Amino acid sequence: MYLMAEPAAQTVALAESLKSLGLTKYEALVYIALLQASEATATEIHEISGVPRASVYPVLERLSQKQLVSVSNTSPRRFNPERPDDAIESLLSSVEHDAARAKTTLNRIYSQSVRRARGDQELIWSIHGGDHIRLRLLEMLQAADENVRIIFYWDHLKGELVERLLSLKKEVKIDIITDGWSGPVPGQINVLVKAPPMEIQKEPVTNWQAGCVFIVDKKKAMVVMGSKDEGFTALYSESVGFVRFFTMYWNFFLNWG
Amino acid sequence: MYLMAEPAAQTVALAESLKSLGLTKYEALVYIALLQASEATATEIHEISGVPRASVYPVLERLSQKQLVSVSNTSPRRFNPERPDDAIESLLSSVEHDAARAKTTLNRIYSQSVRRARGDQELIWSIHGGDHIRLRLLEMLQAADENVRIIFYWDHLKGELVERLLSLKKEVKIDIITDGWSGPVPGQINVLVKAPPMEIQKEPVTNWQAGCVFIVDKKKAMVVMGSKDEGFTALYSESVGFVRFFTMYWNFFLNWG
DNA sequence: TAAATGTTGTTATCATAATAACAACAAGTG
DNA sequence: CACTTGTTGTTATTATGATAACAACATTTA
Repeated sequence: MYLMAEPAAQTVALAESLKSLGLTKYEALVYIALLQASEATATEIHEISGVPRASVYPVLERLSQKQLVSVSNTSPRRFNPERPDDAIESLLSSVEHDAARAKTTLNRIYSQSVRRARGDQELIWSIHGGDHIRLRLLEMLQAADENVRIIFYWDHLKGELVERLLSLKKEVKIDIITDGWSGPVPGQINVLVKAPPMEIQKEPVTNWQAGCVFIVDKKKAMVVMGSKDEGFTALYSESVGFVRFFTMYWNFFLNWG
Repeated sequence: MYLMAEPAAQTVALAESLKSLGLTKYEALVYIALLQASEATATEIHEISGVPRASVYPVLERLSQKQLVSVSNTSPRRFNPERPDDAIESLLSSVEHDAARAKTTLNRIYSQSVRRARGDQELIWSIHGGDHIRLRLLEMLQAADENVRIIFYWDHLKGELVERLLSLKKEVKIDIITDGWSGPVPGQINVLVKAPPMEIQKEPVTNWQAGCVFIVDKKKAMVVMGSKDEGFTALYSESVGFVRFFTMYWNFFLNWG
């Protein structure tokens, strides 16, 4: 007749991590308990983990299937955990296996699908999340043929961006407007250091951390905005109007002050 | 007013794989549908995936959070999938991140726990699953100091086993009884080729694929049994009685016929 | 030894939360 | 207007979490 004893805060976070490896809350708690007391009986596990005694048995059975515990033949039965390194490795490799399978299948579906002809050209796409944006941005820059125009106010990502720019073909002309530049400027890149206009600077409410425009070959544009707190959002488009608008914006910046 | 159109068998299996990467069934189906028709509207996605139209919207919202799709600003909204490679990579790396965190925390718990003194010595442990067994077996052999005795009837695992045996210290004396040996016999290993006794051979019901005994330093023993159909089970113990029993068994095999 | 007590392992039952499925409706569009 | 889109709320359905009851057995105690 136990109530679920509240587990340590650390244990809760840990259980969350283990969930994404395919364990349930109970499976996580029982395994953790077993690490603290190897060769425990079901009752001992119940006392340590706070998992109801009756639930401990099926949970241990599942853990045994997943090869995270071994069982003694004694009575009462005792249980032993697989060592953490091996256990995690085993779970992870199972996920990785699934990931690999999924990847090939998805790629086949993707390549077989009829890619819409008009493509991205007329639409404006919203992209959420820093990583997602980073990926698409680098991808877009990679495809640059003639010139790249950048308004860059983003503390993060500077290094990686420059690296990518330097890897472009030599013909590509690069213009950057930004708030600061450390180190030498490569010949291929044209940097204009400029504080952002007051209108943007004195925005005290939202803690801006990014406000960027990228225009590639006068045909594609990507705009990044957002803060660390509220997350980043980007707009991407190949539409003529969109590109024209932000080219104007770029010119405005270029000639300002 | 659609009923859930039954998706292709392939799609179901795929959805299963994606589940272990943290997607729900609907998330998987919607993403798959989007790969087949990029830039689709919610309704198109609903028609392709079979997911109820009303459910499509929240699902797409979640996928957008997870950075698997981007959204157009048109009306009606259109959706675009992240490319499979990047999508899977993104999901997987999130799991791997959790795995790494869990591993360190679990290891700390494990190392802090009071390891029971009497250890494994008196108990007999059941170990389920081929991988689990493999791990523990190699581990046990690794620790060999003086001698190893093996009765080996297991098609699988032969290569890896021999490799491990060869990596042992030169003082360790190795005796193997098995049904066949290909290639030269290293000096340090003593191989006795022997067909298994009738009593075991003529077991027609259960399709035996493994029946092995491993005795290390006359102190630890592990017995592997089972078939591919029903899965493998191993017993491991350091108990005196257990080791004595299987040493007798080993001697019986050695002198038989 | 017989009765009382406690433990183990199993089963059945119930509760809760997440997901899936459906119906209805308001807003927008041509 | 007819139609589609996007939103909301409600109802299954499932997996998991949680509790209770019980038979089998071991241990204690009179």
